[in-house]
Amino acid sequence: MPKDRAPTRIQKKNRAAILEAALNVFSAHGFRGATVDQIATEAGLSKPNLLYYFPSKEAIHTALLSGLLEIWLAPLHDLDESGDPLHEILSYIHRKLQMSRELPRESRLFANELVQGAPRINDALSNDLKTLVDEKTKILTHWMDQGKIARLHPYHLIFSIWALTQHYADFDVQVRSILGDEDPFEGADPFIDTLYRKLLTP
Amino acid sequence: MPKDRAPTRIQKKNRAAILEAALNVFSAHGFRGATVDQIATEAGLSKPNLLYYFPSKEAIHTALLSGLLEIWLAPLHDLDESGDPLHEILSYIHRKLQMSRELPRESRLFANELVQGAPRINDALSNDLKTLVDEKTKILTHWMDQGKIARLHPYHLIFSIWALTQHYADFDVQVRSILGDEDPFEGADPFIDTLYRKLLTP
DNA sequence: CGTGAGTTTGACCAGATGGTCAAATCAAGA
DNA sequence: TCTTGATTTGACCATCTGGTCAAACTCACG
Repeated sequence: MPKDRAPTRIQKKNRAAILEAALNVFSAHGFRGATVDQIATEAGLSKPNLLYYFPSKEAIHTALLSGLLEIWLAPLHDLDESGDPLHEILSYIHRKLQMSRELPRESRLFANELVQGAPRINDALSNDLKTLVDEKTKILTHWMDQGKIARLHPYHLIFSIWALTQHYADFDVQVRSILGDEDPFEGADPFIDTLYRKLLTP
Repeated sequence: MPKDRAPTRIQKKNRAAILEAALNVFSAHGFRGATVDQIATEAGLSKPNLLYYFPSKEAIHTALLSGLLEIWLAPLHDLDESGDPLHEILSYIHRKLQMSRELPRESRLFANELVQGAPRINDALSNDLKTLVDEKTKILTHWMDQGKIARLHPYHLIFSIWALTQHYADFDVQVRSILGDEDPFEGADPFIDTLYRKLLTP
């Protein structure tokens, strides 16, 4: 394992390569389905060399998840109480859908974890995520109280946004096997936009 | 492997026990994460004994999936052109949500497959599923043409139903870590009902 | 009963996999 | 250039895992 000093040029490069490769492999095969050898090969390293940078398979996975959780939650973080309610929510939805389009591996990485009961990120869910969601549902409820948007169960409103947007990344195979050549997001964007405009109009 | 005659009492019992155990294990850990030993133990059999009934791990998985696909698609199958459009669609949605509640393992079994690119059921997707969906979207489009329901992209309408209902089974941990003690389906049912009533009203 | 088919299992195997280690190689500053 | 720490690797290990097999056991039926 590299010493605890400032990372060298080589360390930076290799750590980044490992995390990039790990994202590919973990998102495609899940934790158990991924092999250290596969990650090492994809990162252009030998297995022992990879294990020189991370002490274990688990450590790579943890580093990857915790590094990405922030990115993943950023759009919700940005939901602004002082903005226009409908615009704020639609912006959030739009960003989430864009993330499904541009970061499908990240979406599937989390999906893999969650479907299997999130054995390695339960803490983050119950703490960071719950706190953030509680904070933002308060804003939503406030908007509903003011009659700015339709009254709905705020938690389920958020779940619906997650479900509808991430579906296109997580179940990409299914979506594409039905749509054929049509770009899923071409139709998804206006559909979801219409849906939430109708739903949120008081 | 048992002979090709009519199954004995013991064969029936053990085959059923194996499939039940396999559903538990595969849905919780994915194909790669499941072990034959674990399935055997959960079914109350030794590993060689299990492999006396199914020739391989893969065979168990295949048997399970193909057996459940029919059940899984039944609600969509029942969508009836001659019924009242809004009622037919809402019934479908309600049944799907109920399946998430009562058959979460089945939902996660498919979710695990799909998230990882459906390496073992790609055929079924491109054939059976696509055919069924094409058939039913035709009905939806017809209803839209008649002005009975709002005009929407029919494929994305179906995707949205899948996403919203299966979310509660597939990402159960996440939903519960946010809702706490509250029963997810208690709030989900009216929320989704409201959503589609608003969305589908022309 | 007795017998043959159906069922079960302990012992075993080969390959995969996560991880270790000492030795070899490389890179950068004195 | 030389030295020292950083980096890389081949060889190796223990464990897990899917699967096999021959022998033992059980059951249903004549």
